[in-house]
Amino acid sequence: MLEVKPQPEPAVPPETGAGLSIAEAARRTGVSAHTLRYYERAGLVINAVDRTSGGRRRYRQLDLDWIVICTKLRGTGMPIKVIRRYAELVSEGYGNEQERLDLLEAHRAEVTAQLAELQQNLKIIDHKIDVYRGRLAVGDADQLWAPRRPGGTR
Amino acid sequence: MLEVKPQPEPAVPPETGAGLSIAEAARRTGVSAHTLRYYERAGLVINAVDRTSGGRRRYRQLDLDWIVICTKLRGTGMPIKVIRRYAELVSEGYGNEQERLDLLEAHRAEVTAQLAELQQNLKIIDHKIDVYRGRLAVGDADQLWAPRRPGGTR
DNA sequence: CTAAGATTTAGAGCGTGCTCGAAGTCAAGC
DNA sequence: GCTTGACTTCGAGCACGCTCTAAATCTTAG
Repeated sequence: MLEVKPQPEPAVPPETGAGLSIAEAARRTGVSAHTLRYYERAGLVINAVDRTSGGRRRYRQLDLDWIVICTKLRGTGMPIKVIRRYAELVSEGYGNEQERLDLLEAHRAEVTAQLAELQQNLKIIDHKIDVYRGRLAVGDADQLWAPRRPGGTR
Repeated sequence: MLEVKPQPEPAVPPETGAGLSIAEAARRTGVSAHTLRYYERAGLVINAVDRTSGGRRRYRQLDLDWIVICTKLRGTGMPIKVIRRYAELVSEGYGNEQERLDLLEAHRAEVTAQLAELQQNLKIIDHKIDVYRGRLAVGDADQLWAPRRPGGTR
């Protein structure tokens, strides 16, 4: 992920002006204009963004909010297809709340698993870092216990 | 990640037998045989795995250990290329500990950032889950505050 | 010795998620 | 009206990390 920070701005007043250009929406959501269009094509954006008479997109605050939600889901590893499914559920309206909840809870479980794994792996990396720090501090006195091939601690 | 759990087994005694077949190594590391070969080709495995006279790979415990380290690095998002760089440093032997440490610390920073982001996004997901739970419990009384288009809470 | 199954190589193929490009359209300032 | 630059569509291209294939070779059980 390229981590372009969304630029916080005063919220777009509902029904004021005609909404934001795609460039502005990109700036505010941290998602490139290319990707905004891609998300739309991919079916992540259910409630069609308004258009000017000439066909240019005009984003409202609700559109931005939804896109930001999508980035959070993506940022936790939810695949595009699943986000699309969620978007479909949302756009279908009332009556499928249970299914939306199931979807989110399933995802939540994956995220917590991901977190746990990440934390565990981090521990191992930290341990390796400690080893290198110690070795550098001590001046390389502990190379002996990896006798097989050159290289020392792996 | 397909999360195939590595199968813990008594460590391969050093220099006993001739080492493990690739299938067995795959089972123990949780990495497919295909991927084990790919990792080798990609330069992640520096100390060449032993071969039988006929050319089959024979894995020793140290080989397995290294591969498992690679999976931990992968599991925290380190790209193949960076792991290869690390592997090169390790195989070069003594004298570049500082560089190895730098590499690991840079990665550590990325992992902690990743963790923080993941935790924050998880909070948002949890909040959404709470909303749906509440709504389901209450029987959909709170649809009103999303007046724009059908769909209610997004 | 033979048959069956595991392993080898190098290269091709694939799924995902963007990212870019081309050719045309629109909008705003002058 | 003209120019400039942002925006449009939609298909192609790309980076990554596997994953699979084919044809040959090795190993092992019987």
